[in-house]
Amino acid sequence: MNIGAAAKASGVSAKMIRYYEETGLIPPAARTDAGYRVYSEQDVHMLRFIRRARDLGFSVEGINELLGLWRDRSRQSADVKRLALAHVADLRRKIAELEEMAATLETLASACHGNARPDCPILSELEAPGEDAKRPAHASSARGLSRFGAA
Amino acid sequence: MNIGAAAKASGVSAKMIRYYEETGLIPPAARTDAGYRVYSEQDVHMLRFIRRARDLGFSVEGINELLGLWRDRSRQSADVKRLALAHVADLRRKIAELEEMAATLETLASACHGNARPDCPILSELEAPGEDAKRPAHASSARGLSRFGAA
DNA sequence: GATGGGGCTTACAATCATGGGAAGGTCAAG
DNA sequence: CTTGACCTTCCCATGATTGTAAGCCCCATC
Repeated sequence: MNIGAAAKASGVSAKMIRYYEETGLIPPAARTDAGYRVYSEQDVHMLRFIRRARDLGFSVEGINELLGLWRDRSRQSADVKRLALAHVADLRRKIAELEEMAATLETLASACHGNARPDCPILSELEAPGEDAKRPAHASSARGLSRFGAA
Repeated sequence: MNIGAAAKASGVSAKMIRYYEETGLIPPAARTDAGYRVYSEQDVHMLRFIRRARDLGFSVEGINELLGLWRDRSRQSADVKRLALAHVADLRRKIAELEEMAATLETLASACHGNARPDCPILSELEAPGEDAKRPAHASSARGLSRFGAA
């Protein structure tokens, strides 16, 4: 099977299959005399595994660990579970951050008239966090907000 | 005020301030004879605005729109509100995707014994989605999963 | 006035996962 | 043998951010 067929069968793009090979996530594929990569059903199986893990939000690094356990016949299910639950915790942390953003914005938006006039508590809050929109506002204290890569 | 001081005062790194300038998010700063960028309190104000919007998860593109409205004295609060709520919708969509991942993984993990034996429904599911862990499993039908950049 | 340390400048690379495209070789059908 | 679909490698771009490196500037201290 060529890379295109493997891609279609696994749901992983040919581009990404080459990338995974290059970065060592998967072993180098066998080649034809012409240099074409050749994939077996087993390989497609592995690619589907990867695809599914990606769908569950695992990073390539995390998938690497999962693949290691997958291939390890003497693995302990406790290790798999630990990996999975650590990822769940990551997801929940990210969710909480996004949720906090959404809630903050929603609160601000609900206080915004949303009409033709320019005054808007959303902009006021962005200007001077925590201050009341009514007062002039000339904040300056240094803050230390959480920060995170904006998902 | 030099870029370092502006960075400290606004919470935006000097690196990012230059980047924002380069990409046109903020206008080019004034310069000293030696070429040092100079910032006013007004500039710091704007940088803080940007920082705060980033904290709320707005992309640079979204911040650009917010800044436009912020500077526009004749803006309509309805436009600001629309922008904010659209972003909230984005956040909620992302949250729902992450939540689904977390829930799926949690369900799988709860079915995993987490002991010293190798059998684990998490790996089974990654191998052959939807199939029961007990049966051999030799899936092959092409599926069309949702896919998204893994947040 | 020289020197040193810290801040500033630009430019370039790396990150992470992915897509896009060019230039060129290969394969199978007609 | 030609055509078109496929494959190869290599490079570029994304988005936001950080890191590094070479070189200049400013100020304080000796």
